[in-house]
Amino acid sequence: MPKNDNMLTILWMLNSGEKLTAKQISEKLEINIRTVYRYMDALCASGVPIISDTGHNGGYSLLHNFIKSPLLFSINEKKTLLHAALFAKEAGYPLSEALENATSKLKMYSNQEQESILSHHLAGFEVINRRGYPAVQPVLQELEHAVANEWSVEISYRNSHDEQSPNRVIDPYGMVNWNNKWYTIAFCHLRNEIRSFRVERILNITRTPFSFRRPNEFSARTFFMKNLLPDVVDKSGLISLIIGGRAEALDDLCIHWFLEHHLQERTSTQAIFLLEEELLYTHVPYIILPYGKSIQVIEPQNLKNKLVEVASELMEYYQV
Amino acid sequence: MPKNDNMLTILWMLNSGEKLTAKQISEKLEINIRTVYRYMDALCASGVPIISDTGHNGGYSLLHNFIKSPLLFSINEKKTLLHAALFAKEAGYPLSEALENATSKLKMYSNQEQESILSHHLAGFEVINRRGYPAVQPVLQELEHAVANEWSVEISYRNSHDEQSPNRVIDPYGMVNWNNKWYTIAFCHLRNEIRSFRVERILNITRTPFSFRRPNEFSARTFFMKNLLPDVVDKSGLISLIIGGRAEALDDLCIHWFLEHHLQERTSTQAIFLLEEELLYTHVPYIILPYGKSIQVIEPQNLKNKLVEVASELMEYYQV
DNA sequence: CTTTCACTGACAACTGCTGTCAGTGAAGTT
DNA sequence: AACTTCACTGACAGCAGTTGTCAGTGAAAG
Repeated sequence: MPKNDNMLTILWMLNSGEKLTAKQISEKLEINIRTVYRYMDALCASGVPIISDTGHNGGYSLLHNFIKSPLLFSINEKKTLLHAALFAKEAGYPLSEALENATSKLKMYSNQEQESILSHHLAGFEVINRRGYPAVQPVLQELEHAVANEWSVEISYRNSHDEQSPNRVIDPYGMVNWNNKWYTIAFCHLRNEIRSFRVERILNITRTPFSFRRPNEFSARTFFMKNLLPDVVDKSGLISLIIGGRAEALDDLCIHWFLEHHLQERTSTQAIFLLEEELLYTHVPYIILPYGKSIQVIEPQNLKNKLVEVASELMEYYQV
Repeated sequence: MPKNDNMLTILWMLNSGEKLTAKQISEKLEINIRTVYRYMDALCASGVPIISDTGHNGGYSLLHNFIKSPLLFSINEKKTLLHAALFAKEAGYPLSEALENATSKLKMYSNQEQESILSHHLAGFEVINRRGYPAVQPVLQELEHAVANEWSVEISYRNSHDEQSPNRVIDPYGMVNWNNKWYTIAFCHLRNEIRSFRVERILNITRTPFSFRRPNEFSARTFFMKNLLPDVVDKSGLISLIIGGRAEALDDLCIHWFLEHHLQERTSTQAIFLLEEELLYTHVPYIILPYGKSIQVIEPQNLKNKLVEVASELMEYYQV
């Protein structure tokens, strides 16, 4: 295999610390200069940190650190990386194959003693989560590609009212895993604005030949959180919501995805939230209902009235 | 280059010290056995000390294992590891410091181009989760240590009824992150059985000088899931629960942590679950209530009656 | 503005890899 | 002694991946 031999030779040549031009390498190995470029590409792709400089006195060299000391992880660092991989896997991370490769390399790269310690440490650590429907995996993969390479894609999307709107072209600026659900934040060419899309509702996704530029300052996280919890302009209109009840139920309430962001104070017997009036009377009743009698609303009275109203409506609804 | 990859894989497989026959290798790598022989030839030719034994119990093995070669990750593998780290971080992973070290090393060993590609790819990827109270971090860290090194610990635990039971010594067999909440599965010396403990309720944890041996066959995952969803012995007593309504609401229902495990069938307009009678009338009403009128119970009638009952109770509860 | 260098894409020629088949020999088992 | 298991070899057709060639872009330095 002349190819592998030559690539190794190049590595050794560079490892001496010398700076070499492609032409020099091609002459030394008696191969075409084009082939040198190809080898360099291949080496970079497998993770060798090769530095290339153009122009006068240019050429190839190896990252200084790399020559001095190869990448070494302590057993603890390995463990954390492997633990982290478990989280990703359980969240339905789409690039599971590459991740699998990486983790198996990590596991291999230890002697037997370390290996047994590692596997022992890993045995006691579990992440359990809904992995998501396997059906979304291909969509997620395609999306990840599109986000990473800034390709526009065409999707057909089922919106929240079950209507299947016409196909649209979107520029996926980012993908977000929130609360174990996948979203993409994208500029929608149909509506001409940035929107967030639930990946499970993307029925179809196809790459387009167009590409886009994500604005530099754009942050998917910020956009998503703004979208989820719009900025409150008028702070004076906020209403205190005071809940009492069993510590267990209160704890749970305080980590509710919506309420947690409005938590003001938590005492041993009460949880106090600060909310806008509208949200308080539309969303909150439905958050509180499932806790039944394990919690009580202490304030405001209006919410209690609303709860009575909601409960009686539901009673009627199911009485038919 | 599948060839190189496969040859490397063979090396790593043998490096573990195992003896493997050509057939086993060929099946694992999904290549022809002839090709395995060819690879072996090539490896021997490049100086790898491979021992081959013919006849019964024959196969290949390595003379002295532990092959040194620098750990190299392709840019994709790096990306997935860094993505995975985000998941762990957002889940409130306790060993965040070691993880941080590992990821910064990963980022370090790249040239500028790789680095910019990496950071660009990472910019579009976000995981957003409740990170958990910072207060549990020290407990989690201590627990992780104890699990990994098999140390018994003494904890004070607030159980679900707000009573603070006496301190107890537990042998933490494992830790589990389920639905973004941390648990430990441990042998409890107070109750003399394996139990699961919610980490947020551990008020105090101190190492003891005792150590334990985790049973080899123990799996925290299995125990936890059995605990969460006990085996149904009598399959005949199961009742069909049929829910109709908006696709959006149904989707959500089908990924509910409890109901998802009982999903039988999902059509475009209905979701059908199969449940034990007791659970159906105790838990399910509280799961269904918050969905309000976006879903309807189609079957069984008894559940509707129960819903009416629950709703009217709640109405009364809040009327005072 | 020129030189030097890295880098890309397309394409035809070609090299070397793969699977298949058929067969040999050594080590152990029955 | 017959049989099984396993490593190993040679030949060959088909095919995948590699190479050299050519033509051209872009960045850095003098």
